[in-house]
Amino acid sequence: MSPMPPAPSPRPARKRADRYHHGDLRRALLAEAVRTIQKDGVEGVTLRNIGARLGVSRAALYRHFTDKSALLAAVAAEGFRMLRSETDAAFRPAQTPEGFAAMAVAYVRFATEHPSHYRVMFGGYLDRKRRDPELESEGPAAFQVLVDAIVTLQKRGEIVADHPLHVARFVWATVHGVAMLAINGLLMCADEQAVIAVTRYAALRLGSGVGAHAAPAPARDQ
Amino acid sequence: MSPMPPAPSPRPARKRADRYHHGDLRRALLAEAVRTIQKDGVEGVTLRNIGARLGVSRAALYRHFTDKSALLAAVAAEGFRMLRSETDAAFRPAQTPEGFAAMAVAYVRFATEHPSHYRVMFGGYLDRKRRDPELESEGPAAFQVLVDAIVTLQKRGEIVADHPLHVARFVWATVHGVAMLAINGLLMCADEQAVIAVTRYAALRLGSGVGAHAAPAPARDQ
DNA sequence: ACCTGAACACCGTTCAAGT
DNA sequence: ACCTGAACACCGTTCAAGT
Repeated sequence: MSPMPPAPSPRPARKRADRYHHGDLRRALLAEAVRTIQKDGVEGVTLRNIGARLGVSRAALYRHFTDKSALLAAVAAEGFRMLRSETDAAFRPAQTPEGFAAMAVAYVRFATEHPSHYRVMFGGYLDRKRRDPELESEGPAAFQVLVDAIVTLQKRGEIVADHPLHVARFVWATVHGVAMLAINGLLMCADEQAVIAVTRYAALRLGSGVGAHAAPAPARDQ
Repeated sequence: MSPMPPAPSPRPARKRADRYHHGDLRRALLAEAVRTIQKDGVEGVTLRNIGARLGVSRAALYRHFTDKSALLAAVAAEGFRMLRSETDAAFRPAQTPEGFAAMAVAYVRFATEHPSHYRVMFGGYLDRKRRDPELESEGPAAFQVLVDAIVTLQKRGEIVADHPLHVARFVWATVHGVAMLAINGLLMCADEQAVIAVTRYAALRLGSGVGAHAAPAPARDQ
């Protein structure tokens, strides 16, 4: 039930106190990467830095990840799992327009509470050509939560009957825009509470934009 | 009238064929930086790369910019001037809700046609602490075009009477979200024409979201 | 099976020196 | 006034070698 599945190969914890530094260096590298981004930004993540902080050499990472960008991809994949879990938890109980607004708030809240993850997920640090399989399934899965919510509300006649994918892209763009501007400090908001206020206003206007009373899009805009 | 003001110190072109490589190395560095981002991304911009392409040493930049990030800040400032010019040109003629939609399309079109500039402007490459004066005036100036358009439409009763700054942040977040997702290839759009279609749908839904018929926000969401 | 240490080809920045 | 060349402290990655 936890959004974080166990490590792919759950080696048993090391049985005797050998000289190797970690029982699960892979997990430690991942956690240290997130910590470092929080402190120094993504550019602060260097193999030397995180290696030193964990007491291993700068080359130790290559036993657990193919390279540095695979480490970042793992951070992003973890982020997509968390994001999916939190947006789903916000909408699932009520499955109403109010739940939809709650999902929007949950989305932005995830970004502001986990800016390190969000920046790696959407900051352009990932090679889209790399085709990391974990990332290619987790990203669309997170988006699917939004599409599903829209389809559910459409069935109940509580949202405009445009193509669900179009509605989803529009709503996603808005919450993504608020999230990105917020964590880059461009929203001129004093604190996270102010960001939530902006998000709730955005959710309100999304509601009047895609609510059931809105006129369906003409064919050319479908 | 051009969005690009002349170089700060318009030295006359070099009079005799001396051994120094450029009459206006500053401008050449800026143009080469943009070209390089287009080809290899921001991480492809290295002083060695662009120096070599211009036939100067890697340290030559320091005669014209305080450091590398000042070069990127200049790219961003140029981008904000172009963005302001193009969004203003889209709204100013009609000053109607249709003109507002045209401004949204112009915004996204700028991002997709100048992804190098847009990425530097909003990709998190700029030190916000650096307080580049050119950037600190050009950025807000571009945002002001949006606020002004909203105030104009509110005066004519063609847009909801919420606080203009709140409406502006909401609209900005949406077009910024579309722009960012588009240039990062996350919108699953085949070509730029498809991106424009997504943008026109978003503009339509922004219209039904903030149109004059929309109920004003309750006080707590102001 | 997991990690190290040295080597390699990069990077931004500084600075004395050149013209 | 403008630029170079060498030096410095970094960076990711590879690979033979260690245990």
